[in-house]
Amino acid sequence: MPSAAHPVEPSADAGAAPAFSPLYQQIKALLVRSLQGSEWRPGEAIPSELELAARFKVSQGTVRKAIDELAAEGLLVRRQGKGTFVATHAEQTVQYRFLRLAPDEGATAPVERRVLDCRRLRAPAEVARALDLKSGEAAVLVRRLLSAQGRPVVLDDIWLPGALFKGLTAEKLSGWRGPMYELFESEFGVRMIRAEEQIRAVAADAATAQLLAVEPGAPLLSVERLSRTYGDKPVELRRGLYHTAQHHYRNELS
Amino acid sequence: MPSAAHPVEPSADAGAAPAFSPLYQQIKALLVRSLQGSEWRPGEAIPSELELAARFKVSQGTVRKAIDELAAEGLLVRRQGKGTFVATHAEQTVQYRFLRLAPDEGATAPVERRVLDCRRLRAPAEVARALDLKSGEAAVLVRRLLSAQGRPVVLDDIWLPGALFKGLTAEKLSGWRGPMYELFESEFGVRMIRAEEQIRAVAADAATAQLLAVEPGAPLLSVERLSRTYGDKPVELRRGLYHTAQHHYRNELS
DNA sequence: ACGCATTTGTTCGTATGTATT
DNA sequence: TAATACATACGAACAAATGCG
Repeated sequence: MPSAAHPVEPSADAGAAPAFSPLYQQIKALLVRSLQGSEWRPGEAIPSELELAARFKVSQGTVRKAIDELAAEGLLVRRQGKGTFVATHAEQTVQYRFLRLAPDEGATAPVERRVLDCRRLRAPAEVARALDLKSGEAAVLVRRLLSAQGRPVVLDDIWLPGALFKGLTAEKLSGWRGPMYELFESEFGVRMIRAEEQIRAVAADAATAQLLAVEPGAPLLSVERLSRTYGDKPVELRRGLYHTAQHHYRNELS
Repeated sequence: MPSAAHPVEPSADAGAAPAFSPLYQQIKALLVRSLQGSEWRPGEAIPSELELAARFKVSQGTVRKAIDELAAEGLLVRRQGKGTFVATHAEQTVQYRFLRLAPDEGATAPVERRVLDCRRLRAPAEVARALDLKSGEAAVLVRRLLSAQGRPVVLDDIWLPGALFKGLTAEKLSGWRGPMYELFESEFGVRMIRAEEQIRAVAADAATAQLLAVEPGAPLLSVERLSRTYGDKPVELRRGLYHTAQHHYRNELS
């Protein structure tokens, strides 16, 4: 068995990865493919390392390294003794994976959600550009309000590609218990795996002020999020306005 | 050679790690110790994997895993063919490791810095609490202004433990080219390795407004940072006020 | 300009430990 | 208790990048 450390020949199962990348990177790309193609769904276990090693004809260690990176990127979750699972926005234990807002004091109380609006319309230019839509293509706009202890804290405007979210209605959103991204996973097969945020301080306009129960002109945190799914494809543009009197956005640097 | 996977006996070089942790975790703790004790300084190379393996009497792979984690945490930097180096706030090439502010358009132009104040005084209660100081202990307060394209953007109030920063003066700060954290490393042996930030939107008070050249009451981003060194010891409390009209705070979620 | 030694990076194989069911 | 799956640890070999003579 001499050809251990050579790149695999682009023969049978040639993947999307450039042929001259390390084996484990190629395996990683193949795994992402299977995730993308819903071979394994969020929350499910993927095959064991040994099974995958057999399937791809590589050693367990190589599969391990591929999985290690996917786990580090948050696509997979390892659980000793149980298996390796596809990451999901469900459970995710403590809280919403992407929500970085925390109360200044006390534990993160559960938030109440109210859907203010949910409509289909043509994507404005800026939204179309961000979501890689053709100009004039359909988009869904969701507007919602998050409250903690009865006080409004977050006003979200959420833009989604219309083609991916056929049948998304205010009723469906309101009826859903649990994170919205969980609904997107289970109902529309869209999985948010990564996002970039741009944060600014802005002054509340009159309409916003009323919704968030603050004075017009009050400082608000503006959080613009572009969420991506597999292959870095953008699938959500979100603009949140956070009232940060009793809450803050937390971040860790390293 | 039967005793491969057993925890090392707490004999010769017993470390800080609990005796029942994986070998590579123990090695990791020993490496952190050496970093903490300045056996290797920022920017320097640590011994090669084989040397370390010999020193600790473990396999290269075990050292590798320890180094892998330290690299993932940002304490070390690996460079193929050259060695593994102690992370530093110097070079760090592109930009300041911890500064997340980016211009809305264009590349990150270099910022001009102006030190407004640098004085020693007793730490206020809140600062003392955050920095683990006894109440009334000495602290250094630095106030500075960052500008981009001639326009002020960031006003920083920086609190440091007086005991660690003896001899820090406005002159020393002003004379320094390069990141402030680089000065802290080289001059005071204090290395910031991790930080937590709490972000809010606030209204500019009169004094701040003048310094940042905005209207009083204008919305500003308030960024409170607690920086830590080895062993999670807090060594800096910083409060920055960012003018986010032409800039934003960027963040990545995953 | 070439080649060699060094150092990290990749890959395999094997055995054993530990958590879960 | 046994089987399964991930976690740890060892050893060995070759690849790729770097720096030096």
